[in-house]
Amino acid sequence: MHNPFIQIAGSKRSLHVQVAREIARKILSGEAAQNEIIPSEMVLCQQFSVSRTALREAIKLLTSKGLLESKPKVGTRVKSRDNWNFLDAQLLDWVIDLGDNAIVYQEFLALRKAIEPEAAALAAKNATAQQRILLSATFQQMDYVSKNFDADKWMEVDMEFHRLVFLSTGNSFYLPFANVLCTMFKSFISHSSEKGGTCIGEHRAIYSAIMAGDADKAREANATLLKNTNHRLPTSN
Amino acid sequence: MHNPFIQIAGSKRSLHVQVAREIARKILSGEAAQNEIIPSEMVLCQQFSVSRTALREAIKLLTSKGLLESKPKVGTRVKSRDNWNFLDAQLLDWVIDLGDNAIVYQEFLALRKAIEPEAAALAAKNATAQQRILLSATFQQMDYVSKNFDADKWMEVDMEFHRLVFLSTGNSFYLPFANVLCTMFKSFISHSSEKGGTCIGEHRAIYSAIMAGDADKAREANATLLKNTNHRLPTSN
DNA sequence: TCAACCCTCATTATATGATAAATGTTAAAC
DNA sequence: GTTTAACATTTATCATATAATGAGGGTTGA
Repeated sequence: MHNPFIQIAGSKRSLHVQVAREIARKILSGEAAQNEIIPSEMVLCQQFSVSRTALREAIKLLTSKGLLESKPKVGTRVKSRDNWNFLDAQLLDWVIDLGDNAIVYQEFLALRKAIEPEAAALAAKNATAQQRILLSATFQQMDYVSKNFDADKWMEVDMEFHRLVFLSTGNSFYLPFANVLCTMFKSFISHSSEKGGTCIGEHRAIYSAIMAGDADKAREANATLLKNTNHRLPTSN
Repeated sequence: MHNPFIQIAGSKRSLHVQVAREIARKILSGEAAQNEIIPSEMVLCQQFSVSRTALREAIKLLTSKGLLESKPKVGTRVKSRDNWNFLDAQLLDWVIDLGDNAIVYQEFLALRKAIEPEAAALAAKNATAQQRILLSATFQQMDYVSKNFDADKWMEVDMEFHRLVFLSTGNSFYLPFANVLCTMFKSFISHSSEKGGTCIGEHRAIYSAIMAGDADKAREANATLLKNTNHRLPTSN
C-alpha cells in the first residue's frame, strides 16, 4: 500500500516523520495557509499512501511543535505562526531545508547575541567540576585545530565548545539552545562562522573567564566574539 | 477497556495527552531515570488501560519534546535531560505541575533578564504598525488597571504586554518565548510578579521607547524593570 | 420573527488485531 | 576466536470498527 517513492524522497527515517516533515514543509513554506483547515485524515492518507496510524502520529508530532491543532468534526487547523516553536531543533531543521536561510541565519545571530553572553556568565558561576573538565578538553582541541587548521574539524569543536557553555549554565531554560545551536552549525557546514578564521583568541578569553569563575569577563568575552561574527551565508544549499 | 479513573484524574483533555502527561511526570520527577528503558508498549497499555493507538500517540508527543526515543527491539528510552525542550509551553506546564517551582521561577527570571531587554530593543526597531496599535491598546489597559487595581486583571495585561513585545521583535526565534512567558504567568496567578505593585512607570518607559523606535532606551527600560522584579514565590501550589 | 432545542452527520478519537521491519541475542560454523 | 546465520522481541505500520464530538441545519413554540 505504501508508495515507495516517498520513502526514497524522505530518506531513511520512520514513515510518520517523513509525513510530518512533508506536512511541515507545506506549512512553513506557506503553501498551507495559517488558520486553514487541512484535508481530512482519509484524504491525507490517500495523498501520502500511508495508514491512518502513520498519518495521525505525524499530526501528533506537528501538534506538539505548535504547527497544528485537531478537533473532532472541525478538522485539523494550521496554527498561526506565533505558536510555532522555532526553538525546537527538529522544526528548525525543517525550516533550514526550505532554503531561504539568509534571514534565519541573521535572526539566529540576533538571538545568540542576547543569550550567549549571559550563558557564558552563568557557566562561569555554575559549571560543575565535570563540565569544566569537558570544557577544558574541548578548548584544547580547539587550540590544536586552530594551529593545524581543518574547516570541518573547527566547525565541530567550535560547536561543541558553545554547546558545552549552554549545558554548563545550570539553567534548564538554556539547555534547548544547545541543540538549536548544533542544528544551526551543522546546517552551515563548510561555512566558517567567524571572521578571520578561528577566532581562537576570543574563544580563549571566554574559556579562561569561565574557568576562573569570572562571570562578567565571560559575558564580555562572548559578546566580543559575537561582535566579530560575520554575517556571510553559506554558498551551498 | 479504558479506566475512567484516569479520565477523572487527568481532567478533560484527550486520552493520549493525559497518558503523555503522566509519563512526562514520571520522567521529569526522576521516577523514570534518564537513559532508562521504559516498559514495552503492551505493558504500558495495560498499566494505563488504554489502547496501543493512544499510548503510541502519547509516546510520539513526548519524543517530539525530546523526552523519549524509540527503537525496534531495543524499546523506548528516556533521553538525557540535555534533550528536554524546556522552551516548550506544554512541557513547561508539566514541569510546573510538579511543584518545586522556586528553582523554575528563578531560572526563568535569569532567562528573561538575558532575552527580554533585547526583545524590547528589537521590537522598538521592528514592530509593525498593527503591532504598535496592539501595544498601545494594551498599555492603555495597563494604565487603567494600575489606577483601578485588580490583581488578576493586572496579571493579564502585564502578560499580554510582554507577550506583545516578543511578538513584535520580527524575529522567529523570539516567538516561542511569548508562549513560555504566558505559561509562566498563568501558573503564578495571584502572585504579583513585580515589586511594589504594578511598576507602571517602568512599563511606560518600555512602551514609550518602543513606540519612539528607540532600541537602546527600550532595552535599558526593560532591564530596569527586571532588576526591580522580585523573587518572591507563589504561596499556593 | 426569532430564540431555544434537538437531530443529523462529517470528522477526529480510541480500540483491536494482524503483519512487517528492525535489531540485539544466541547459536552454529569455520 | 571470529564470523555468520537463525531466532526472538520490540517497535512500526496497516486495516477496520466503534465511540465521541460539535458545527450546522431543521423544528418547534411563543
